[in-house]
Amino acid sequence: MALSAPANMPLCGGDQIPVRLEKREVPVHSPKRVLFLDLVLSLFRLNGLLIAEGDAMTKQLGLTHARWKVIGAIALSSAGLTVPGIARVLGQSRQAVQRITDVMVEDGLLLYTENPKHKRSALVTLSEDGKETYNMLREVQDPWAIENTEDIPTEELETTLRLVRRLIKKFN
Amino acid sequence: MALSAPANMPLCGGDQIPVRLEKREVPVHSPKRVLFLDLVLSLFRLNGLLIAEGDAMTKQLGLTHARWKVIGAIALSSAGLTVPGIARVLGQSRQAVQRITDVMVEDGLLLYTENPKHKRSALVTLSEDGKETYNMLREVQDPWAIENTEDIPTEELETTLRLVRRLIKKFN
DNA sequence: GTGTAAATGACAACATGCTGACATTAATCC
DNA sequence: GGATTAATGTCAGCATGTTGTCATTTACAC
Repeated sequence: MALSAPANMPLCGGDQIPVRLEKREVPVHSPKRVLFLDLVLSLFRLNGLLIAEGDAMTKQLGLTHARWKVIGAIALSSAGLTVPGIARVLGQSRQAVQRITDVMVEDGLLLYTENPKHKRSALVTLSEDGKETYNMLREVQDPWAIENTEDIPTEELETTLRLVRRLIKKFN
Repeated sequence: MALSAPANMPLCGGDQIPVRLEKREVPVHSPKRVLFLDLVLSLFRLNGLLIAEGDAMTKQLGLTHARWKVIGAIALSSAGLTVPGIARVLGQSRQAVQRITDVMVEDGLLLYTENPKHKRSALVTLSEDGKETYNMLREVQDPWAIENTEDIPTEELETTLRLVRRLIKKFN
């Protein structure tokens, strides 16, 4: 992706002249509306950066973000997932997930296993290769997660996760 | 997108049988690493839901998420943006933004205006049509932002925004 | 100034994601 | 049980996004 912007820069490009359709010095103490829209824009940006991080991290494993997202969703699920279930967890269309999982089954990373609760909709599980890949994924992902949170208080992470889930519930 | 999952469901599909590669009852009080990975997965999901929200909201305006993101980034910038600048704000590649802005200039929503600071890299600005579109966008976006934050304390929004920006800075 | 590195525009190839449509299966209501 | 509604698999068309590459311009170190 190759990004290199000043980081807390939701409102300026850093190298341009004023246009100013709206005044917005936002750091703190701005109305909730502005705060929220800023948050949304920042979330878009963080989303892109997280995908870039993951891709860089998993390049050596031959994974792409579409793939490690699926593997991660399956591995973190405690109950087994169908294709539409993965799509719901990832906030994507079931068709997009179906295409990825089809290829990953062909590649031997995933298996479609019988679903006792649904004749047509198979459970998507990790094959032996898939589990091995997941373990290698963990080997890079865990240190990354630890490293990037060591200076962040647990309470802030919890507050953020709670808010994010609250928003997810709203938009579901 | 058509999503309808139980909302705080990072770990189960809701309609499957156990697979359990890893135990993870997460609601609170889990190690930071797990908390963080949960947050990342939730952010992916929220990202998808926010895009779906925006698309539904702007359908009548003939906008797509690629377009309202660009319009939003330009409108919220206080200093004017170049194509690579928009890409940095949105966490995308400059090529993807270039393609969208080229089409939007053709469609009369944007203008490339001379950049005194850079001979080749034009500033992207809203045309009259673009400003009108942005105003219509605001008319649906503002009530949406207000409505979705009325039950959320400002402090939580600020904490979350601060954390998100902190992560952006890390991954930049 | 000069040379080197970085940023930018342009193009191509490819991966990913969405919507719409249709048929089939599952769930629900009566 | 039967009918209706919802969920799922499948396919097609299209929009979006990424990487790679190359030429040009800008920025920077010396």
